[in-house]
Amino acid sequence: MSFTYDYARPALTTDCVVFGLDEEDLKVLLIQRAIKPFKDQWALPGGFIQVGEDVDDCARRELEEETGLKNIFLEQLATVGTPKRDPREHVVTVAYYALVNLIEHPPTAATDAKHAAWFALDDLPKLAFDHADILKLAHERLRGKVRYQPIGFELLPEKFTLTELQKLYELILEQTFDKRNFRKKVAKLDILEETDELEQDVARRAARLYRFDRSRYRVLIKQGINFEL
Amino acid sequence: MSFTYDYARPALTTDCVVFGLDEEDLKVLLIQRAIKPFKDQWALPGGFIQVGEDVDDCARRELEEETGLKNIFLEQLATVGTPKRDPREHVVTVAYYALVNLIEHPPTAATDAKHAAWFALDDLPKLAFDHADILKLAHERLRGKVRYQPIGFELLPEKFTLTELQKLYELILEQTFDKRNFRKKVAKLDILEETDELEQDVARRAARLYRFDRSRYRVLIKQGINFEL
DNA sequence: CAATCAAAGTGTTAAAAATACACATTAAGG
DNA sequence: CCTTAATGTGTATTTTTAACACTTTGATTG
Repeated sequence: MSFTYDYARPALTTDCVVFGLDEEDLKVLLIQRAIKPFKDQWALPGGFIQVGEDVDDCARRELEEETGLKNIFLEQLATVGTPKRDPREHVVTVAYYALVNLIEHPPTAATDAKHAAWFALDDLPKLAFDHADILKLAHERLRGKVRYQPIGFELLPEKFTLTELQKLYELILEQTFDKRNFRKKVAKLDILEETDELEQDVARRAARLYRFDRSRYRVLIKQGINFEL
Repeated sequence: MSFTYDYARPALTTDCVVFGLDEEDLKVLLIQRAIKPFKDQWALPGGFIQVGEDVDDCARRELEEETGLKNIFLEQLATVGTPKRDPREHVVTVAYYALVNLIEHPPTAATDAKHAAWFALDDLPKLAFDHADILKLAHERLRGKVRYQPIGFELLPEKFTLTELQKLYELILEQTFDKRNFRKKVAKLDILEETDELEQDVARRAARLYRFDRSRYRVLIKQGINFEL
């Protein structure tokens, strides 16, 4: 079966930069390509958009097919359509970025049909196509956005300590914060709910666990109060 | 002549939300559609991407073809690919927004082959397709971005008064500023060059004209100083 | 079970930035 | 020369940000 049009059309794909966080690093989920071009090279998960499929849905579908991840934070990044970016033909890709917490999505769980693995941002393999550019763009977007939208919580488990939260910001923004000032700021935002639970299995004083209060955040946004860290 | 592919492909277009500013309003440039669907309705300028053409280039080309505008500030906004947004078939559009100064691009100059006209944002006609949604998205992006990137200057002529600059921010952000505080802030940014010229033909004390110093801005950005108004 | 270790948790002071606020000056027009 | 309309300018107060160090807690070890 084939499809015929009056005018030539570029092919359309989605690609997704999935960020995850572990103790030391910000990481990206890559898959090893099973087919040409760039066979066996590492690449962003993604694939062709189907006719009748919403672009966002395509990104989610491809992500699940290739990495097993679903129901995660996903946001459009940019559309790249440089004619020569794919050696086969003109392929326009809609790039997304996603945030997951590595604890609930460990490296092994993702290694499904295709070979998938997490890489630290400062230790990346050579990437297929222009995926290195897209990844860089995604990293810049993450850095920019994390300051004024509470997307960082997507990288943490549901309950987390304030120290974990601080480390997250320090990793993404590549700067350190004063512990007391950081906590004061976070407290003033008034979007964290203090649980009555403590960290488990740590060989020192256990820290209190907090939870991001989504509904509280929505209320504050409606009131015109804007999140900024 | 026709083109055949193994898999069905959505069509790909670009659309552009062009903002302009006059004394009282923020305005948008629309064109009246000459063909079906939505014949005679107002719509965003835009059109189909050609194979081998960069997506950004397509937006610029269509904009010039339909409105005569060229060499203007243009930035990608988002890609919209809801299957039913075009009644003919699945059309994915890459939306852009552009900023021009209305003084140098008056309403009449744009009325080329197709019918084009500027509309105040609070007095829009019914728009074709989902263009009203795209326009709203562009307006939000403009509001968000104008605070921390000096894109507002794109809406002004090369030389402008501080009062004009203040009015611009007040119109876009829909709030008022104190004249003295506004000027203090602008002065501290240190990205305006004071010219030795004054406003012409005003029936009152003429205000001094300023110019946005692009190279100075680039230097400051490189030094990590970030613009914020 | 006392000592050690590692990180949790907590306030104050000084500096900088944001805000509130009003009047004299200038130039054109009648 | 008087009126009009908008330009241009400074200070005091409040709020926000930044700098800075020690006690508490609880598990581990000898």
